[in-house]
Amino acid sequence: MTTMPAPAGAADSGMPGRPVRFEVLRPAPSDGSTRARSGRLDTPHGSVDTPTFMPVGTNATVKSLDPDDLEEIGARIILANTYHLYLRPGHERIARLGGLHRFMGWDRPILTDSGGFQVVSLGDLRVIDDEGVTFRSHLDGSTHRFTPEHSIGVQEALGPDIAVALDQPVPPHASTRAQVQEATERTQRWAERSLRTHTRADQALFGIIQGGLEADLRAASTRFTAALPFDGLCIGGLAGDETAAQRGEALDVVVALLADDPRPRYLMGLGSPLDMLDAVHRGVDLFDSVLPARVARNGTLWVPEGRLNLRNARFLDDPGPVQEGCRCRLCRHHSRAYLAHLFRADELLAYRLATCHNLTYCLDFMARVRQAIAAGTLPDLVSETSARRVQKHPSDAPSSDRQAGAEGG
RNA sequence: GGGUAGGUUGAGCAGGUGGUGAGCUCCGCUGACUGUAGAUCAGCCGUCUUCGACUGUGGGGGUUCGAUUCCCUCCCUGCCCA
Repeated sequence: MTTMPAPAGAADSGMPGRPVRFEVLRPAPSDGSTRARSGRLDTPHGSVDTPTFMPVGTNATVKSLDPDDLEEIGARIILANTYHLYLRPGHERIARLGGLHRFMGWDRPILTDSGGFQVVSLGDLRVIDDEGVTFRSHLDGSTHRFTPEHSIGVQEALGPDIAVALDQPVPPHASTRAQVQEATERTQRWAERSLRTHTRADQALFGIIQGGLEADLRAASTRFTAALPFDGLCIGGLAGDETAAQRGEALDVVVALLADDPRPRYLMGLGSPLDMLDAVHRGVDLFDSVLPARVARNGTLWVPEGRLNLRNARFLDDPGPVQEGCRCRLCRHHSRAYLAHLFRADELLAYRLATCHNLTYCLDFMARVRQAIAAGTLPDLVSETSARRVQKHPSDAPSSDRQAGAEGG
């Protein structure tokens, strides 16, 4: 809450001269009822209230939306991808064209992912060693080399407010402990190299904590990364195929060690509202995910009661809005029947309207989370929504920690 | 009226010139998706008692051990001629 006076004990990342400052406006309460906190991230392109969610615009666009749409849904910071923009249109071209903000027409904060996630997502198209990663381009098969230094160089050319050090994520259930350890330690060495390389004064640099689901490796990675002069700390390697319980344990290991650390904590890749609520409760400040936008394009709309698949026949005659009372342009102007028609007709407007709705849902949900933190009622919100989830999906209870759903907004 | 090409599961097709037609693409139905190789992908899509079985190649009849195929007849559609 930007209008709130900072209570006693408010912390500031406080590194003078740093381009991005994070101020904790409402620290986690000392009674231990929650580790949730709220704050404000100040960047060269404006400030962001936290906790918040960053829509993902991999190719310098949040798919199907333009900057006016983003402004309308309430996005305050978005994510773009170093690897994709390096391949196309090229970071040097973007630099010549005035940098990423001007290039895409977005004046607010931008964070770029380092390309580390592509180490995982591009699977068999890559070879990794201590020096860096060799990728085969998913566009034309050409070979490219990404080192920590190169990733920093590309991000300095792109010019986001926040750059991220190259890392090696590990998918927990596809990796042995030895593989997790190797990737985690490599990520740590790369973190140091990234910091040594980074020079751009108007750009922050975040480092990434790995460690998979191994508590000791997670802890070691947290200690190591937190000891480095990063402007913020990312928590990587989660939001994958782990259960909510496993993710919660890993988060608790990390946040316990960061309890007195004034820097923002960013859980990479998480985007389901209930997942985010749980993570906020455990002390996370920032999130990003393709999930709300992707599922929207595929016909799934999030509403407080759960999720609606607008491709289902039952919506063809439904004159009501997707969500009663929702402020998004879809719900203000159009019926479920209309959106169902647009999806069936493969009309482009379907993707835009559905994406507007799900991102509005996410961002409004996070605004509500911030209000609950300010009011000291976040633990109530957590128990209320988790109770409702179990009640609504009794048969799913054993696996409900995997089924994120969208209830609770 | 004559000629000709056809009639295959909602649509469009493939195949099949005497030896077990449920194969494809749409459409349709359902599900999945978490630092975007994703406006994508997966399953289903004749009936039933669904790990199997049955029915089904315009209708009827004939020949045959056996017919989608050969014969007769009727119906329907496109095109050409009158």
